[in-house]
Amino acid sequence: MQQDPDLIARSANELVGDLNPQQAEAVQYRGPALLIGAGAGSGKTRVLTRRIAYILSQFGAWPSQILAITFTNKAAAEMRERLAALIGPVAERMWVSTFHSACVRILRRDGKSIGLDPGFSIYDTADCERLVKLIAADLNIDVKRYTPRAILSRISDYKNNLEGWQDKLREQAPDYRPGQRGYQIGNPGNAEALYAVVYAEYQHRLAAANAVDFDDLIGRTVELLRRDPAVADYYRHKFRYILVDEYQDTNHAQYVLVRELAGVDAAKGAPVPADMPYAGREGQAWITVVGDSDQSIYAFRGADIRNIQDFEQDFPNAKTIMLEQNYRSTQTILDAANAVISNNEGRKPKKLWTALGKGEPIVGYAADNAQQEAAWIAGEIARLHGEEAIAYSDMAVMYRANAQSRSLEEALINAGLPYQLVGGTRFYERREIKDAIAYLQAIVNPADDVNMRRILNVPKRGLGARAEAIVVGYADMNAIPFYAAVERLDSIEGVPTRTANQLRAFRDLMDGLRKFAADPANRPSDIVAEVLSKSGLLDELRKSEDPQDASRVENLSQLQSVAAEFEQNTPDATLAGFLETTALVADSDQLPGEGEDSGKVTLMTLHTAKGLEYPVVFLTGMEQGTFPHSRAMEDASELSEERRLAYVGITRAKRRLYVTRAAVRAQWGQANEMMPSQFLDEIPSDLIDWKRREAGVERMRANWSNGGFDDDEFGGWGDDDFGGTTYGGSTYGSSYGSSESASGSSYGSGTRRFGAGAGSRSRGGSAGGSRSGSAGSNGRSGYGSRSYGSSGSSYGYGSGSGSSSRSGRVTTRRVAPKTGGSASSAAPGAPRDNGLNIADFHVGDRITHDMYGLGTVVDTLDKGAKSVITVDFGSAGTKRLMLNRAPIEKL
DNA sequence: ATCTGACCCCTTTTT
DNA sequence: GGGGTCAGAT
Repeated sequence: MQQDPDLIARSANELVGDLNPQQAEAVQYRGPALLIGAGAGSGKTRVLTRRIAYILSQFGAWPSQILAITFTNKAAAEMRERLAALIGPVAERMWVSTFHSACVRILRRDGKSIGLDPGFSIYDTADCERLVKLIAADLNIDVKRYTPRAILSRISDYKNNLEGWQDKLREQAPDYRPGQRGYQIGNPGNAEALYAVVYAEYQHRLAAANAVDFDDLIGRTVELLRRDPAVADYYRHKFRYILVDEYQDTNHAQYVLVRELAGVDAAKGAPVPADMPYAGREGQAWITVVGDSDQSIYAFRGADIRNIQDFEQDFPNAKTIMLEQNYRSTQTILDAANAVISNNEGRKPKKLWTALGKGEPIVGYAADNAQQEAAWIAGEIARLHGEEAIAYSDMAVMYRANAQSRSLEEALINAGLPYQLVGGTRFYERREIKDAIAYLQAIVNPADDVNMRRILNVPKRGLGARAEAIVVGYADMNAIPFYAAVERLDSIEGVPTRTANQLRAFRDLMDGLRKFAADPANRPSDIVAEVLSKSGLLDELRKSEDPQDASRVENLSQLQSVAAEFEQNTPDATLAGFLETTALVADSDQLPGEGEDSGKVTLMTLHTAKGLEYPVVFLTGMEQGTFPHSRAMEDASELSEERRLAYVGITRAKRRLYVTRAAVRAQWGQANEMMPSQFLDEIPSDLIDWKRREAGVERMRANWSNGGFDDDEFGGWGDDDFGGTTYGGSTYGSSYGSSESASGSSYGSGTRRFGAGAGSRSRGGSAGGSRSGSAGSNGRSGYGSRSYGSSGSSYGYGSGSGSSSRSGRVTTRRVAPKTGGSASSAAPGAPRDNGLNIADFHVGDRITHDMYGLGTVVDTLDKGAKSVITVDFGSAGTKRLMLNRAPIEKL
């Protein structure tokens, strides 16, 4: 075995000596197909990097023979880093990248044989939507009935399943010729035919623009490998070891891509013996896939969980090794995760375990509304930081949907806590950035009609719809790209002089920019600067009076910095290369890498959180309809995916897990009453320490019977203002559907059970002292959110009792149908006046404050509505608070 | 051609 | 709360 000077050879013992037996076996396994079933926190990245090092040092493979696929650029960068540390600079010569960047690399090099020029554009979702809109307009499609999004999602499905447009067209609309002009499909009853036609036309125009979309990156690479045997041979000989991370999230096209690259089917006639010591130079490449079917959360994007489930049938002589020891979390957290995921049907049973010990209980909190939930979390973060010296960067707040981040952000800002938000509207999706990128794209690829037409009148230069239509007409007639028509504008008939002048100016602008970009002395950041100034983009924003435009100017200057940074890190940096990095960024790529401390609390969606870990994790919005998301609650398989998402969330936590919910959440203007998430119910109740079990609304409601709950916890609610009649009975009872709720013990008892439908197992209650058995069989109907405004489903409050309780802390009332716009302020959102009475407070009383936590009253000052109390919060200091405004509760 | 205001629908999750 | 679209005014 010849030794590579860049390779730090590692002995077998160095690579596996400190691993557990399963990990060691996975690192050393010799065979054509290996599936590593890696539970959350089981050290899979470690195993993967060690295995690569092992293949190099012990199998004698060359670095160039290795292809390692990860899901995000960040994961790839991290793996490269770890490999460099382990085996030296040789790591730089391996392909460690995402599916998408690997495919870009292949297509740039070899795409010619399927008609792709190396300078092709990569369209993001917004570009694709533009293209579909253009097509819909030309074909006279009603975009209300067939939204571009829906059409694109269908096209994406086709592509993920490798169904070509040719086949679709043949089946559904055989008379359509892509590119033909004047075809009016209108709005046929046959949606399939419409999809087929748009799909074909979409592909036709992508090809004409020398562009691909995200799905094409995979699909067209498969096409290339299948159509060009020389190219296929090249890569099959090149890559002898292929490793795929997050295999449970691969879609069919990616699955086929792996098979094609590995030459699994090409090698069929001559099966590889199972006992070969290494892959050798011919035949099937050796495949290692790593994944966890319980963490498959991308089915909505085409991921097919069967890829991992059927691995053993799909690949000859496949071997499976399971990693079940968790090195990340406490046993309490794992017990919760195991309990939740065990409600999914048809999964291979698997139990994570840890040697780390039981740890702290999970902390639960039920807030009245989203603002209060956020404020409580902010307070808890401040407390953990102050009292327990936990770094902000060790804490993360997670939620189901990006829209939930707003109230959390506001609370953190109010509390003066540093945070970073990951995801949401991405930098590269901002309008001004998209505009600038569109210029760059149009410079690199003048055939790119979508981007060229986008910038035609940005900034405004008097070239509106009319001018565009004239050029498009000429381009269509001559079957040339849009910009080619602009270049020939002198031969276009009937162009008004004014328009002609403007078009000429645009052409001169673009020609000038292209010349500038073509000069090798000008680097990407120079080109960005030139585009920003010459195009007038910057000037327009600078002149604007819209305050938002100031930050847009900032963003543009940041784009230039990004380009400069790219040059620093990339030898031979080209503009096309820069555009590629901007096209393929993921949300998680913004996160600081290992060992970097941002010093900030991290906010992100559960999807973005996959693969990450934090000592402290807050899972927020644990409500039916929020999480699981309302759109996913009816369908069993979608609900399973939500549950896997919950599993992912829980297992992100290393030491402490918080689960919080809001009893009322406003979603697009409407205040909705939210039931607790069924996933909360699936966590064994003795694992959760509820700091506040019921929201105010719920206490009031439960209070009518006052049976079985602890007066200390719900102090102040004992006197029964409401009588039993208002809240009793039918609507409430039917939603919880149990005879127990009539007896009053269910709601107040330590364990609450909402019915014993398929997924929800019944456990004996213990925390509250009273037993709650199976609560009947109303199945899922009891779950879900309830809109105040909607008739029929609201709770049985009489209009008279809709005012407030004596203390007035929570005002639950019907919200009038949205009229004057003040509906949401009338909703039980954070009230300005909390209605607390100074007479109820005395020196020595214990209270809690949403931000500062527990405190003792040290002084009271009666000034009527402006009463002030002074509270000692211990480590958080002594504060003077406006009694009726402060977010406090008397204990 | 462009600006304004009144609607409309809507929102999972993302490489 | 928000952005995108459309009609009507300038």
